[in-house]
Amino acid sequence: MATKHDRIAADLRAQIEMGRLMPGQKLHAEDELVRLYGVSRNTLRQALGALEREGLIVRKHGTGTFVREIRQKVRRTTGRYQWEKDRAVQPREVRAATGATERDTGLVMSDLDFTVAYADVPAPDDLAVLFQVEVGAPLLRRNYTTQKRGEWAPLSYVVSYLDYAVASKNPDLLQSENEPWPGGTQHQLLTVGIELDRIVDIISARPPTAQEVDVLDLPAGVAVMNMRKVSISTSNQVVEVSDIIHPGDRVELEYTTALAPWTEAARTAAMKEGKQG
Amino acid sequence: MATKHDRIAADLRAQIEMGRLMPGQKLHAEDELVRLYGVSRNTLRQALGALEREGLIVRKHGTGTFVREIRQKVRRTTGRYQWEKDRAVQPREVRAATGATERDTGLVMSDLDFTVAYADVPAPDDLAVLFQVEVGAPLLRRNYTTQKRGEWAPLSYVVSYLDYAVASKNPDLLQSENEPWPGGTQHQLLTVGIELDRIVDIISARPPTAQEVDVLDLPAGVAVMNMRKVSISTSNQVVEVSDIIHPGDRVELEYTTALAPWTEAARTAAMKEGKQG
DNA sequence: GAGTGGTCTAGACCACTGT
DNA sequence: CAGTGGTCTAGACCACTCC
Repeated sequence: MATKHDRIAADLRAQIEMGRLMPGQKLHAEDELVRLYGVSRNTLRQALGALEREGLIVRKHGTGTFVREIRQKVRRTTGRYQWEKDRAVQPREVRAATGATERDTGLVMSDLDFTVAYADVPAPDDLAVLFQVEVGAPLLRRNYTTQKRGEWAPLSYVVSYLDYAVASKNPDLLQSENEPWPGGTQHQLLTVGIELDRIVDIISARPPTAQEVDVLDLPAGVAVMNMRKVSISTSNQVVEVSDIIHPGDRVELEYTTALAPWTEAARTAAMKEGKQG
Repeated sequence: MATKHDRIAADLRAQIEMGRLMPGQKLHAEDELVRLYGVSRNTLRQALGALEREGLIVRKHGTGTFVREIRQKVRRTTGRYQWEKDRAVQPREVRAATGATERDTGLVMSDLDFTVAYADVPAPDDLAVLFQVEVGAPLLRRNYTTQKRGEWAPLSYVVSYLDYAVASKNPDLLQSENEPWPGGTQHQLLTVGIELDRIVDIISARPPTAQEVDVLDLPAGVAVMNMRKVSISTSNQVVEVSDIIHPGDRVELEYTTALAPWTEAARTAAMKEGKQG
């Protein structure tokens, strides 16, 4: 713990946390820091690497090293899904007015850039099981990114899958030109007669892949939350699966679990048992 | 992308993924790999560092470098909270039979080691707001770790806070010797007349702090999920706040959101609008 | 072209682990 | 003690950005 690179990292970390180095501010060049700390370049770079993985600094090749700026934060709440379902049966002008990302971020639509790409892909094992189709059966894959205008990094990266056989009942759903679709996926599903009963989110965290670092412009070593969202229809069929990558440092997920009340009888019986565990 | 360390990392990564190198197996010593790949030690170590941060290998000082073994996986589901609430009003022998961790992992109690530490702490700003007490008012802080017997690393690290004024209504709640308490926190709250109405989880991901790396024995660069769990009583008071650290690579969180049905009127009106977005 | 971070070398010594 | 990974040096050249 008393290695040179640890002490250099601790020194710079302290300067950032105490506001001596402000967000966006450029650090001295590496050669200069080498001179200031009296260490070799490798040792200095070991310290900077640690700070970069902690998300405190950003290094830009050919430009310099900067204290990292806080980016747009997003809170994604449970209520989002019911809100989307309610919106799907609203008149077109209401649906067109605002999307779910705006709801989460508080930004308006003109602040947001939206990109989409559609493709037909054969179902891999895990998705074939969920959709109850054969492995290799066609799925409609849709890649989405949403980002704040002027910010380089998307707020999230989404890959959504629909059963091609289901989606093709409405040919409009096969055309990426129709995006962003007013009312979103739940309205798209409504046009082929599907209503959602529930949505299951499965979440884990991991270091990003090289591709995700690229697309989401993640500082090296920052974590991502990996969400698989499975939408299930009122006839108990999986109708959409989305894999969503959230940058871990700028997204918070909020889930509220309502609990059924105790019966009065159970409660009083339990209380009578006494105060000890 | 065609740097030497990238190619070395890609080569070793492929060997691990193809099973040519098995979990637990020792890699060649660094000096040997330096000879095999014909690069300098720094370059080789840059490649190994990348693999370590991806969670593929573990390096042990003085011993060697090993392909990482898969550890016990945990899935924590929404149903857990209702299950805990139901269990809290069961007779003592039922409550004592099994804990929530066993439910998540499928392990039995004798497989698990449990440690706990209690302390009185003054409320910091954020907790004072939640509990609606003054900053500095006493809280009962409880630190928990649960780990699989024989495994070094805990499955999770939990810090739970109760309002001291509330908890002290039952002096048994102030003694860590009474842990593990049959029926858990929800039964503890029942003994002071509190029933939970709902639980709110807020989740984000980040690189672990140095302390968390130590306590959870995290491989370098693996992410943690940071969960703040807020329990709210039927009288709409925050009665418990827990900060839970989950190793991102071995824990999955599952949340199911049930959606209210559309009214038949809303549904048919929306369908009439046509198939276009 | 000047300035910056990214890669790489060839060597040295230290700290930890197990026999 | 031998074998291993951790730290560190002094220097070189390359790749990218911006003026």
